[in-house]
Amino acid sequence: MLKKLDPLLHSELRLAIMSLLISVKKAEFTYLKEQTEATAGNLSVQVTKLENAAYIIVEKGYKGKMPQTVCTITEKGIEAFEKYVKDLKEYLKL
Amino acid sequence: MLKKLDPLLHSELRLAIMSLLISVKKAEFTYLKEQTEATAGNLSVQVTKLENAAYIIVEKGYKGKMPQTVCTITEKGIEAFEKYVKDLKEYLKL
DNA sequence: GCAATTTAGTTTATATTATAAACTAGTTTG
DNA sequence: CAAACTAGTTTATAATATAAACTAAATTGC
Repeated sequence: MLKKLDPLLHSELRLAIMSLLISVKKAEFTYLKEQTEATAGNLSVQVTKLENAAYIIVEKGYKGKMPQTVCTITEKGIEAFEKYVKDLKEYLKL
Repeated sequence: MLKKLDPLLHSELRLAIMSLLISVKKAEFTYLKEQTEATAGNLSVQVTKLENAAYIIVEKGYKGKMPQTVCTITEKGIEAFEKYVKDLKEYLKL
């Protein structure tokens, strides 16, 4: 009856990350940390999970001399997010 | 920035239970089990959590000679569900 | 110029949560 | 009356989320 919700997206922090990336497409790790108010450790773990699912691409570089991690949403990530929203609407009767 | 999602509702099975009860107000345990396709054990645990939060009322009686558990959504449960939907819309940009 | 603090993360350990398996108690059926 | 089924609950395990501890380099204050 009800569609199975993508467990990778049905997590508060990962959903917040993906939601931000749906808007901005690309964001720094530090920006995501500020916006989500998550701890760096938690964010790091969840970003890695999204990366492993190929929902986002994670690039490590430098901003001046400081390390900088940039996350970019992929086409697969966008599709997964859209499907999640669609599935969730069934639950919420939206 | 983003509102904290009610962790009691941000669970696939509990959300399904509440979604069903939003529609029908009152339902038998067995009906919920059929509709959600959950195992009885899992359903029992999640129903109890919703009951402890006073989101639903659980009444145990008999249907003929067989035990029958009936779940009814409370006003508090309805409000919590509506708030959850509202909060979630922020995440999903709905 | 070097100790203390800050930035930007990762790794690992712990707490929480979800799920399934095992169990109880009574019922129906061949 | 034994076997299988119904309607659940309790308990054990697996999965997940979160925080604490750590690494490594940069910046700041004295």
